[in-house]
Amino acid sequence: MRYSESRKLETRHRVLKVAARALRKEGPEKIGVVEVMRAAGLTHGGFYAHFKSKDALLAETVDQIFAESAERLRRIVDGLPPRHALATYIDSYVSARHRDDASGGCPIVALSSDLPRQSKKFQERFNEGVKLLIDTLAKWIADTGTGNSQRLASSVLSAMVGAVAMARAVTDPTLSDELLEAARTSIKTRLGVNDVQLAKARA
Amino acid sequence: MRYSESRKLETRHRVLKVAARALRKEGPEKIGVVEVMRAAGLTHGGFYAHFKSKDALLAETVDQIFAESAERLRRIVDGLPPRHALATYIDSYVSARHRDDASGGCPIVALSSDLPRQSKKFQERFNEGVKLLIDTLAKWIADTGTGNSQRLASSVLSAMVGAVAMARAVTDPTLSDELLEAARTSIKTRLGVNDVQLAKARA
DNA sequence: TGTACATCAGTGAACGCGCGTTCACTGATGTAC
DNA sequence: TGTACATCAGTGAACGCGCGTTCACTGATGTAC
Repeated sequence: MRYSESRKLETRHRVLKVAARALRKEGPEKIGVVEVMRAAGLTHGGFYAHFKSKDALLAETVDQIFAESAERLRRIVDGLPPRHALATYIDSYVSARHRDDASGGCPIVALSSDLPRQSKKFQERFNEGVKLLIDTLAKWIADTGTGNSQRLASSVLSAMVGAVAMARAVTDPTLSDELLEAARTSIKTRLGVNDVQLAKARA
Repeated sequence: MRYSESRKLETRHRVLKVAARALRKEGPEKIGVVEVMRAAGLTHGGFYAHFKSKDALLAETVDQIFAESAERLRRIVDGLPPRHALATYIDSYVSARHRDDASGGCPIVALSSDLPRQSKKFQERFNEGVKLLIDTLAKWIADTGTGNSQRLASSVLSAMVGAVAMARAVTDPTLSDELLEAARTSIKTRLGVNDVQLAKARA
């Protein structure tokens, strides 16, 4: 059954969107071609009309995830001045909601442990995504007038990543909440945005 | 071939030590029974004389890793006063050496992404290990006279974990070093131990 | 406008490999006498 | 002290399942005339 021109691209995009969630939820080893294709409403045989291999899919999925994350970030802070943007982003990142939504969350938290074991392509695209995110944060930080914004952005982001990663890893709910709360406060204090009146998150 | 009484325990311990490295290096999905047994100088069939299943091995390996880490921590800071202990631990943790030695490093960094997908036993033991580590840090912090040491310990540890995790995940070496350096400085500053004259790490 | 043919996204059975697990067997050591 | 027997850690072949990949086939749509 041959379909219209654009249909192949739509299908491909649908597969990538499904894969983006599955990759964060199940990790690069457990995510399966059969399962992803079924979730996209197809059978597994057709997979190879779109991707050279599972590894190729994974590498492209990394781009997809970072693109989705960047888009979400844009939506959340849209129109806010730098200090509000920072505070809002930190609050939405270091949150119980983010902790509980791995499949829709930040790829750095979901995939960092797996990275050293992935293909070069996968790692490179991941690296690009991370750099872009750091740059975005650094720009906001620079706009608030704090010195050495790149360094600050790096260490702030890594603290955010660590907090959500640990909050997910720990089974004790009290400890998990405490981890988030402590990290959120300390990061915002460090950036001098702990006093910012929050705009409602628009995620 | 039946061997002496203690030999079984020795073998079991050898397997656990091998598994402890392999688990951190390869992750819970890629680590293999055949490979671990071979590295311990045995054939795979004998595995089930020691462990009920691969999952059972993984759960016990978590304990093994946290025990090794705790032992190493003790060795590193042995005899140092609290502020020196803190500074030394942070320096050895948030370091290029730790980043480059996943198989001998902190299990939180190596395994956090995989945790939500592991067995209950695995998660519980992991949780215990994390708690113990936070308590140790909290004790040192309390001894330096800083308030709310539990909270501070949580957020400091999560920042350390995030820094090493990201430094490992990123392919760009400059960015990786920068991440470590920025995190290390900021964490030590926050704890007021950035000025501490370092004892030589004895790891 | 209508007809014949070509294309190729998608189907579903089958293949092959890796890996966790099982099992019959071995033989060194411990125990009973 | 010496002999016969029992034990069971460890061996290695085999099994079975899941999963990535292949492949012959289908049939809706695009193109040529």
